Amino acid sequence: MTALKPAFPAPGHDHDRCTAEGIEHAERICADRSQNLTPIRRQVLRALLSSHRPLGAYEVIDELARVMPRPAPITVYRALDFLMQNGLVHRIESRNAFLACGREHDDASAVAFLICECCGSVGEIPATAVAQSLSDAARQTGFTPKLSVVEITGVCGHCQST
Amino acid sequence: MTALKPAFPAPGHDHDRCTAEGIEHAERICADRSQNLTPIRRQVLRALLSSHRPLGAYEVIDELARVMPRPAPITVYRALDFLMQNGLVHRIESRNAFLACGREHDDASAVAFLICECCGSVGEIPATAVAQSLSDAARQTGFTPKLSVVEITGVCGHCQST
DNA sequence: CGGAATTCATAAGCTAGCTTACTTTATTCC
DNA sequence: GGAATAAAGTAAGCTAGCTTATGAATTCCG
Repeated sequence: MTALKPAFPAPGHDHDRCTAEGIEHAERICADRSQNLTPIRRQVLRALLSSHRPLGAYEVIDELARVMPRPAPITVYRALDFLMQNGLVHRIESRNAFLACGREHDDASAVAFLICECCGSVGEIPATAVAQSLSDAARQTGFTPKLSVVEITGVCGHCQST
Repeated sequence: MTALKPAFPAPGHDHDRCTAEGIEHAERICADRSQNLTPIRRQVLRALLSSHRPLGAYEVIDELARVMPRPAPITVYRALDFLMQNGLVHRIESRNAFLACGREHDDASAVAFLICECCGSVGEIPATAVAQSLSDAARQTGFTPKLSVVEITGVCGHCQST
């Protein structure tokens, strides 16, 4: 097996640890921006982090329901909005779902999502160059790009070797 | 104004004509494949062609309702499936909507969609090179890509000059 | 203290995307 | 003619994504 770039979480990795790190990271970001990472927002983020795959809003609700009184949809949507605004969560358009953001890339850089149709997990790869060339091509048609959605479905390395 | 690549339909173009061409094209494709372009399928395609923007399934139903007894959802979903299978219609994932396929590109080539958030129209640009480089990057992580979704929202040339 | 802003709870509802299940109607082809 | 296939009609329903509206709790801050 060749060395793989670590876009995907290894199957046996320490889940709790990386969840905890995600939360810590969020704390820092919010502190920096003097934003309020409230318990609910933290719970929603935790649910996304510990699943390591995109969750629909109702899946998030189901997760939260396991550790607290079942929240109303509006509650998690508000939390998700907050998390997205602060770059802690991505929306996966092709799934109407939400994914805790990998922390390897900085805010501005474009990302492409690799969605494994086998295990459902999602990797992120930097797509800055690609986004640039797409953006250039788009501009040549007179189009001014704002938001790019680059989502690739396929089969991840872990599932292939199984 | 600089010359623009014709990714978007010009605002004042002959709508009926390009719709008719789209239908003709579909007839040919279906004939070649000995597929059956039935009246309903044709109507659905016509609705998409003449709107020049992605329509949700229910919008298609509304369109059809203007020229025939209102079809049930299942009816248009069946027609849409057929049209997609024959490469006549794209699905815009980020919108849960459907778009009559531009006929400039061949089947295999990848396409990026430019979605104007102002007028709602959609342009297509070839994204073969981009898709290739994305695909390569993905493979380096051990991921085997199958289907790429590249959808860019922004503002089209026509809306900008207004 | 008192007003403003933030955050969340509660309740209710809408819509649209999509499906299941079953029947009816051509059409084809032997 | 009669079986087999393809296409469409009919009916019903589910779910999940997302919103509107309103009021309570908390905190901030002057």
